[in-house]
Amino acid sequence: MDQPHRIVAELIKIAEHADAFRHGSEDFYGPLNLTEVHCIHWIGILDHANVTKVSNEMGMTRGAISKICKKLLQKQLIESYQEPENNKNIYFRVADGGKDIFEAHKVTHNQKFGEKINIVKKYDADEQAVILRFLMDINGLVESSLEKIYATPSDVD
Amino acid sequence: MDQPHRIVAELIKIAEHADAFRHGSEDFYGPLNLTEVHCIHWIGILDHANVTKVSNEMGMTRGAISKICKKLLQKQLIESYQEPENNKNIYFRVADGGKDIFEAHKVTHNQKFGEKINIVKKYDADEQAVILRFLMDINGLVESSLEKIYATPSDVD
DNA sequence: TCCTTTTTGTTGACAAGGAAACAATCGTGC
DNA sequence: GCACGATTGTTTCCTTGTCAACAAAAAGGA
Repeated sequence: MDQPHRIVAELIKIAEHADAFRHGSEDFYGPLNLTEVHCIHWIGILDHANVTKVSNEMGMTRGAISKICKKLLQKQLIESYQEPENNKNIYFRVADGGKDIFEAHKVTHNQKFGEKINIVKKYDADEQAVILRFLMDINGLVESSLEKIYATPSDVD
Repeated sequence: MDQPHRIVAELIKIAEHADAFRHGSEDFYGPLNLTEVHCIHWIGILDHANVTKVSNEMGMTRGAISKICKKLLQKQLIESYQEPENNKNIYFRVADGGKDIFEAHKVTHNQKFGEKINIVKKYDADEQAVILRFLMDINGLVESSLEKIYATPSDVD
């Protein structure tokens, strides 16, 4: 296998293990799964987090997030509140019972992020420039694929 | 955002769109979804394909593949056969009704693969070497995460 | 041979998440 | 003010896939 093929093979390998790459072995919080932990994460990060905002951040439907938040509310890991000027929107914040999870997740998340940064820093500036250019090229390809998926039939030739 | 952070951001972006990266906008075969098409793919590729082999290739459980093959059999896109010396194992091959799908998928798959190779070939040998080394570093990190996941006792309740 | 362990494929119960329909509320235009 | 489209959150139905239990056959081992 020549170098270009090996590179593509490595890329495919990363994509195959995308979940592991994004989240590593982070997160074993007893009965909570990864999605629920990330939901807590975004509720803790966002100002005035609501179902719609969290669903956008997590790339999931409002229906899915609504169900998850319902569970987290029942477990008292988050709590909801409203503002007097708006009687429709429902906001969430991390409740006392969920603070430990939020903090623990933040620690492991930052640690995982640091590991990735450390790998990158082993390369000098010129090498990093090559890597960055390459990754942007690859993402360009991915984005053009996404456009095709979301394009209306009339746009496709 | 400095260069290392931009690189990690691009990597995360690839991981977020891992499905699009792996399969692009390939595959709109009417009532068949991507998984079913890939199942046909592997049944066509593998010699004496059976539920176990296909499940290994696709990283899914035997139960899932068994159900998919059941559907594909009903639609007469694949057909099953056995060998006289073994009365337990059930093998599959692509049936006439599935040959078009298999071939069409092969074409788009090869095209997608070619696009990736072409991106890589825009870089000279030295640059490719840097890229390959970097990707292998990243995959090393991913693999160590996987080991941790599978080494963790899941006796949490 | 006979008995045990492994492998293979199937099934049912279950959970996660999407799609779409829905009600309630908001906000803008008039 | 009022009407109407847009947003928001929820729920129901459906699909997908995992897990665990299972039966049948195979593969070894004494």
